[in-house]
Amino acid sequence: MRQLDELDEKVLACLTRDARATYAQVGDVVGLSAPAVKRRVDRLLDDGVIKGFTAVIDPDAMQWTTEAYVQVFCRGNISPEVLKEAWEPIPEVVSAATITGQADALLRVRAGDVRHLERALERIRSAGPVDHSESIIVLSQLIDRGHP
Amino acid sequence: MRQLDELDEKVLACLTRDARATYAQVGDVVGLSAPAVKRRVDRLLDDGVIKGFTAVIDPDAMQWTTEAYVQVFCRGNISPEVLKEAWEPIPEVVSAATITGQADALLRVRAGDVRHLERALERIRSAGPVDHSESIIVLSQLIDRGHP
DNA sequence: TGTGAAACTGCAGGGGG
DNA sequence: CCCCCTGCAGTTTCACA
Repeated sequence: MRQLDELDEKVLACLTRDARATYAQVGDVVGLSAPAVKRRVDRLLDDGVIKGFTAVIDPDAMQWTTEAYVQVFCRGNISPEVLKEAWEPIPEVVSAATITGQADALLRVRAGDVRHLERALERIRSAGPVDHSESIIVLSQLIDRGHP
Repeated sequence: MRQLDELDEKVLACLTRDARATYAQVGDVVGLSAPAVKRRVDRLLDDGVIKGFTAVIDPDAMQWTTEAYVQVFCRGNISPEVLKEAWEPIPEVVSAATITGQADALLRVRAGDVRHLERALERIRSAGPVDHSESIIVLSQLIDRGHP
């Protein structure tokens, strides 16, 4: 993987702050011309440094107000790839990671209500070799940054 | 807060998938003209449904490869606002939420290495009325969506 | 729908390996 | 000596009233 220079960092900072900024605006900040910025962005995209651009949605507006962290305990030794394949198609799964400790994985799940959450949990359990799971309901979301 | 119709949902889905899509591209998918899409996006922006647009960066490229979930146990009864104020200034804190269960809050922390993580944990503990904390290290990040 | 501005491609110049 | 990166001008497309 290529190493990022200082200009790349600045470009990333600009696009993280506003992904819909024009190349000219970015170039104005970092001190480059618009085509030069586009070249770098394209290269960052090709190299996979930038995985994409997305809109930050207010969860309350989507009325996906019920959120939970789910500790998953699996049967046997499972590869991370299998779990990723199993849970990737489930839209309620916001994030998933294998972890240290007693549980095998920790999932963050967002749903419309408790009933919706229950159905999502059922899908999560049936999608992979899950033994059992423990859910922790989120009371209030304090901080939620994309990737600072 | 206004209720979103089906077209709004589609527009949000498009922009979530690619925040740099042109209005014409979005309109092509949802079956609207470009100006119509712009009007909806502007309204969604004004209503706070869309909080902004951001680039999704590969964490490995940023070399923030060490990640942990931290359960925080506090002294006494603490308001969510106090915790938010305490941890908001710490850049290593990606997300924070108050939760059900024995712990009071669950934080997601990203750092450059274990030493960096240790310093971040020290900041987290000293920033608020924290009794003690339990860290769960992430082995591999499987899924990480912004807000689907 | 029209005007202005933005994005995208080819070409020439310059600095570093 | 070669290659990569930058800046400039062409056309085409898009944004905004």
